[in-house]
Amino acid sequence: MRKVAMCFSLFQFPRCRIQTLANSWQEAFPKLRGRGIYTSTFQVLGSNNHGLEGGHYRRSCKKTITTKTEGNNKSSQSNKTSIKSQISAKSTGANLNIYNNRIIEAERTQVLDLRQKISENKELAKLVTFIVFDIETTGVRRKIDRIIEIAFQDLAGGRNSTFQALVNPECNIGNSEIHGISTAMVNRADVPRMEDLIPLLLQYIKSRQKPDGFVVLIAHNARTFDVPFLCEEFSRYSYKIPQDWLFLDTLPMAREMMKSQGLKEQKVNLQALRSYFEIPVLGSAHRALADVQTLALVLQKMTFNLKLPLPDLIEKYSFSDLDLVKTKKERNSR
DNA sequence: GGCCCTCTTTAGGGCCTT
Repeated sequence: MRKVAMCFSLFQFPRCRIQTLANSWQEAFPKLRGRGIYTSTFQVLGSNNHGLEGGHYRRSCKKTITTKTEGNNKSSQSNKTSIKSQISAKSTGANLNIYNNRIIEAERTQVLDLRQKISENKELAKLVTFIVFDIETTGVRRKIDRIIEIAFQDLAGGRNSTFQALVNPECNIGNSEIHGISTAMVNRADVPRMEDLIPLLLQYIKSRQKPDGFVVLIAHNARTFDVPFLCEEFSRYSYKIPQDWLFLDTLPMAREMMKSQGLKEQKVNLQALRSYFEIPVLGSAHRALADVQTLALVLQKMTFNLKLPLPDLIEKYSFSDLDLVKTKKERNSR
């Protein structure tokens, strides 16, 4: 019997739903079932009310130039409907671009509104789920290289607050010396591919989310590495980053903290920060879950040093995937 | 690749992620 090289766990759900989710997972991934991947140590401790809905997030822009609104934001939906009505059915390539740009702008405005609302109403920060994450990859070129390991940790803690999985990149790994993950470890039928994993990842994050709340995903160098990599993988398999996700980069936080303490020359990579805060080594460096656990502790120290309450943290350092798109466009137009 | 800093902005080097 093959074992899935993945640990996926959810919590806070009645045991009666356990079997339901396990069954749904098997139904959702017939390819995996055919390859014997769903069996054995795959650990599902519960479910929630959302079910396995990876397909719910699939973006169909390529075929229908429409996007799906997440949650119950009626204003965003009406914005898009309004925009849609302005576009002729005889759309040319040019106005298709205009349409897509307007969709992106409408979604981006919604994200800005979200951050502004939190800034104005500090109580909304209570609805945030903070999740630290990290990826290991076959290299640093997001268009070419692939994710081979991913880990998440909900900072609220509690039972089963982590998600960790190896990913089958379906290619050879040339940088095993960095993270210790070899081709033989992941390039095998019983390790899920990113395409298989995204629905589980979405389900895990949804399970940690508060009702009507949103998520802030935190990583070190998130803006230029982890988030673009994640977005690239989502896009590769026609998935959309949910609109109730924000991202937070701890790298500029670390630079600002060091600067404020007169240590401008101090290195701010994760291992240097671990040493600076005298955090003990947690597992193997450059393995996703170990780095996540380290960053969680570093973040705690940094927010204390910077005297940053959560709403200010979000307002100052968070961004959305759409911000990255706009930044790139602005840069290209210069 | 993007951000930050400086010997700067008409640029270049170093850092950060794997």
